[in-house]
Amino acid sequence: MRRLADRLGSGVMSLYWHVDNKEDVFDLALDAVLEYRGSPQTVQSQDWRGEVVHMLEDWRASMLRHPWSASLLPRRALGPNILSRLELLSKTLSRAGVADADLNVAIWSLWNYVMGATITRAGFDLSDDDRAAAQKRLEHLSERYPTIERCRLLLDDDWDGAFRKGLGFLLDGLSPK
Amino acid sequence: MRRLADRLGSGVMSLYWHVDNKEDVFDLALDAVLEYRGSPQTVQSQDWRGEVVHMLEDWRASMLRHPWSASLLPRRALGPNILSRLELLSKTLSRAGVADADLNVAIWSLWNYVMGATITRAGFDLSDDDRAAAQKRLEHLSERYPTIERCRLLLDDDWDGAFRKGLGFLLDGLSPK
DNA sequence: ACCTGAACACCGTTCAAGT
DNA sequence: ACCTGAACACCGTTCAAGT
Repeated sequence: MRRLADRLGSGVMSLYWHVDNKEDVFDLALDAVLEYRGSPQTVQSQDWRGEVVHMLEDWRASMLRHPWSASLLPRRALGPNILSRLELLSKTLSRAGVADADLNVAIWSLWNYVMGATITRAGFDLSDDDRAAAQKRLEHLSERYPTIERCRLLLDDDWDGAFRKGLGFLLDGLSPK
Repeated sequence: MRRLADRLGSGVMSLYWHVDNKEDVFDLALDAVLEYRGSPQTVQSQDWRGEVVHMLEDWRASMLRHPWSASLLPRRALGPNILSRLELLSKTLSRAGVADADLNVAIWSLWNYVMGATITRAGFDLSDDDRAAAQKRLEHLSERYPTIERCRLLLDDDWDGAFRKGLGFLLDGLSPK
């Protein structure tokens, strides 16, 4: 709060006229990051899968543009921008043929996937030093975690590719039969 | 730190002999929650899917037993217990026939799903008051978010069922063809 | 309607010192 | 090897007051 007031060139307590408390600021900041500037009323495309992938990649990218936003996720803030994104996602899936009975599960699954991926990616944005340290620690542990070591799980840094590929698998599972 | 020292009946600064700083305490606490007491060297079961589901449900349940632990997730802490769980998961998937080239993506996908679900579930542990407020706000917004409203996305509280069902879909997608 | 400074209760951590 | 209190720099927020 004090830092924020400084940045705005106002007194600290002036903030409290516009905002309830620190939590409130966080909620507003998180939702602000998630404003969606996608094609709003896109033509009735046949490619629902492509649309979903695009929406969710944008979701993740928006948050990674402000890595602090990932640390704000463990709160139940459902601002208007988050709700809009959920609504758009619901509508797309529904139009794609997902039954209403499966819709909630589908939405939450995709949400979980995106949130987990974003938090993980933001947390593992290692400096080179950290990376070197991780590498060393891993070598030392290769006999205890052989499978992880063999696949170089912790050294694989194609985050974007992994996100896209995993999302593809999830959509495979969710696709209406 | 001050609170923790009080609880332990020691001086505040005594903690700093055993621990570097507050972050260190958080890392240790998170990993402590994740100690795995599963069947360690289970018989070579044929049911790899059941094994994975069991492991991941236990992962989520362990964290939900201490809801504060979910808020510690946005950090890159890979303690020995987390690594053990990842190793066990890798081994199971590998034995199930997932190719090495797909293994990392599979692991991270499941990780993302579990982490997202846990954080979300912990954050939405609403009191009845909150729930009532959410309901009211939602009614008010039903014309702006019709699809969400229709499926009662925010009122559905079968979290455990949704977790299991969504995990099933993800595993469908990940299953080796 | 909007802003403010003083004050309060609370942090994590450094340091220099104890046993 | 292990513990300690005093002190520092920093928080978020209440309150009573200003314009």
